[in-house]
Amino acid sequence: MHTLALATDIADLMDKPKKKRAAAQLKDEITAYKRRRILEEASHFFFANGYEATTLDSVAEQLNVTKPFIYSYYKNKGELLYEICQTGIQLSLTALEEALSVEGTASEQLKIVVERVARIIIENQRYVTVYLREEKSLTPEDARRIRELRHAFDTKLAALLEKGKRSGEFDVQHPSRTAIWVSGLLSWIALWYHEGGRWSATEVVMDAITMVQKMVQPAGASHA
Amino acid sequence: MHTLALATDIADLMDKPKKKRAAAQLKDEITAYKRRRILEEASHFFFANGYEATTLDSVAEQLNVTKPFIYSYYKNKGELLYEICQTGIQLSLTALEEALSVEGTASEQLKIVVERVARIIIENQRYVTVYLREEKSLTPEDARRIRELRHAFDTKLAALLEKGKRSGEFDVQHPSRTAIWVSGLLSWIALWYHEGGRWSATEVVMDAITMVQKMVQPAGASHA
DNA sequence: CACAAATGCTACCAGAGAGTATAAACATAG
DNA sequence: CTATGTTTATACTCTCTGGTAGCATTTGTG
Repeated sequence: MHTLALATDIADLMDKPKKKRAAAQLKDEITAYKRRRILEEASHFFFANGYEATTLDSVAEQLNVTKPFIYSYYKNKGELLYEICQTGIQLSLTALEEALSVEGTASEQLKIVVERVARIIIENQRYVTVYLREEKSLTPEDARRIRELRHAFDTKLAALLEKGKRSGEFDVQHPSRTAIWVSGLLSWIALWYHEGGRWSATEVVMDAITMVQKMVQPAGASHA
Repeated sequence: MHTLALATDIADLMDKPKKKRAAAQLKDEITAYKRRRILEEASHFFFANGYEATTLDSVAEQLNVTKPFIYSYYKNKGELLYEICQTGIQLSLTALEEALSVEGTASEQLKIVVERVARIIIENQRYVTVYLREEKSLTPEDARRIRELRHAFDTKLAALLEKGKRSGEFDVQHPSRTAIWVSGLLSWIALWYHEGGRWSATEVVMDAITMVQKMVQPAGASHA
């Protein structure tokens, strides 16, 4: 299917001259770029009109190419959807993991987590929204893989809440359930935020931080 | 279009014998029932597979009727979607208004609001979820009407938060923005709750109450 | 029972869009 | 400049489904 990727493998196996391998690598990069561009435009349409209502002809037209062009980079429409959903949740998960790697108290970490994840969600709203809306259109296998990523997100968040609970910083009676409310609040941003709308991205991010802090705040505490 | 409804009007105008009017009324009720049943089954499919992916043939089959049967009660597929979305938001709005009519302090009212709306959302999950996911599939005119209902919901909720702010019960720096977070938290229930899942409806409702109370709680307060 | 009105179904159409076979255009190498 | 492989477009097919025209059936009425 992916002739270019195959060519690279063969070049590696045969230990061809460096020039050829370099050329193959460049081609791979170009292929990757084309795939990204297709995905980007597709995500615009999926976001605006929904997955089923979007035609690949319209995506192709937007890119000034034709439908068979898309089919030479993705095996079918469903693969496009999967990659978009995957991007949406993976970006959030990566942002969470990076934020968690910053040393600090549970409160400090939580603040960084919410700030970074909220920013990522706003910046990648199309991908996140499509993921939240179109899960039902994924194949069962794809849906399962996406759910695993989502579960990893909720689990890591729950661990942070658990940590804050043990240290006495947070008042949460059930960390894994609270984690779902927090991740829901973050997801909600994608469904509700509108660029150029009544409130700026920064206001929304700051609000999210405040809301989450209050949700886990022990009774009788004031927050910095 | 709606011959039965028309018949009623004519009967009224002509002041026909009571028997006839009663018969016409019964027919209207039957028509209304059929419409409800169609809507109910359609909402199952829209919820499970999405609006675009659902065929009216499959809805008809589920009801043991045929597609033209559906078309004699709804003028097209879009009207079905509109009624489902409308039901989803209208039920929530009505629940909110009824809860607000209960006398009490802002805190007491807010608790009742969250409890009742959360229950309604869980009970009518299909309608609410379809509304949240398929807004983009509505005609512009239908979408506008739905947005108005949503806006009414957020506005009334904001008014309650404003009241609690003035009385000193709530610590919210921007009531109308906070209202959106609260209504988002409630909406999230529809997208996330799963009947027979890990947590019961009652647990979810109680959690929602706790979360909202914390979100508006003044620093230094403990809740009953 | 006969007639009329309401109700539902059979059978169809037209359009759309996912996916593809095949050929043209282009680049690369010798 | 020719040969070879790669990339993209043209031009389809085939299925599916929203919507409808017209026929059949049931129901109520005198």
